[in-house]
Amino acid sequence: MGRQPCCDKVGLKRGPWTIEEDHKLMNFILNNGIHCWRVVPKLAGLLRCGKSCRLRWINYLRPDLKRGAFTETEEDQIIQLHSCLGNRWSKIASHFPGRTDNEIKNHWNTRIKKRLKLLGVDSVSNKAIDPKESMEDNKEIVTDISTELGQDNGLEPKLLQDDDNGNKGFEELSNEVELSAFDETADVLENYEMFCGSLDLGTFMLNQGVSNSSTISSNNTSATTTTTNSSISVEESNYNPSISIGDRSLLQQNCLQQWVESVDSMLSWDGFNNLEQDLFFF
DNA sequence: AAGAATATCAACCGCTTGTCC
DNA sequence: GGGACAAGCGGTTGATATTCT
Repeated sequence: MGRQPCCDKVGLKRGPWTIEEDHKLMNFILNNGIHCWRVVPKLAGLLRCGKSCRLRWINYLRPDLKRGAFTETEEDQIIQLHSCLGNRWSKIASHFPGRTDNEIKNHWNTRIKKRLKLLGVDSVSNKAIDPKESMEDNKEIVTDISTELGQDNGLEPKLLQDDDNGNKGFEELSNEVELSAFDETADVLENYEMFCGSLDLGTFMLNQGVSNSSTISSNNTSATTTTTNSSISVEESNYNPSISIGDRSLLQQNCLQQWVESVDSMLSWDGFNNLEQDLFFF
């Protein structure tokens, strides 16, 4: 006898979540917490599998989610972390409170990969792409950029090679690249160099933690709500590493409550009631 | 204006890991 | 130790939005 599927898929709904489903899941979790995802949909009255509910909560409904575009700093941090951790998105995401692994993974695959390719760095191996091949691929892009900037500085990508210690580092090409015109590019290269070369990982991780906590603690009381498409989120989280687990839990509960109240005040839940009535009517 | 191509991202799938008995 | 199960994770898909021709 094989392992039972995580859920009985017969009669279960799939695809995009409706606002009504979101509301049901939110209400259930806020009232009951999460003990076992398998029973959540049943108890919440949802025709979804537990896995789907979990994903929806983690990636979309969680009150501490930070929405919006990634900043350049965040992107650079992702690149640095990826060069060290590889595709361990959840580990990477743990350095960005309010960001989900899915979000970071998507951002990596859609934006950062291209950015690295432009720099002549293979996003899989973190090594330099064959310069010829790379230049072939990027010729047009680079030409475009040069044209845009009104200069032709013979841009060539720096190479990334392993050093004697097995660390990855950049090897400068004989033609030193003038990157000053490409501030963003230069930043990334610098970060890569620092991270792949002689970086003390322990210190780096520590710094990440410190910078994260200092950034976030300043937003502890934030109850700002934003809406993007059908999403509703509270900007920044209550996460602060210096707070004890018990206190944090209390804070989270308070935040959650504030969030629900603010969401309730922003959205007309009567709309859902009407929706339910309409559905019942049909 | 319309269709094609491309980009984005939510959601799913299947495998791995951790925990309990 | 090992089987069963839930949760977590990363790769992939597909629907939708946006841009290009």
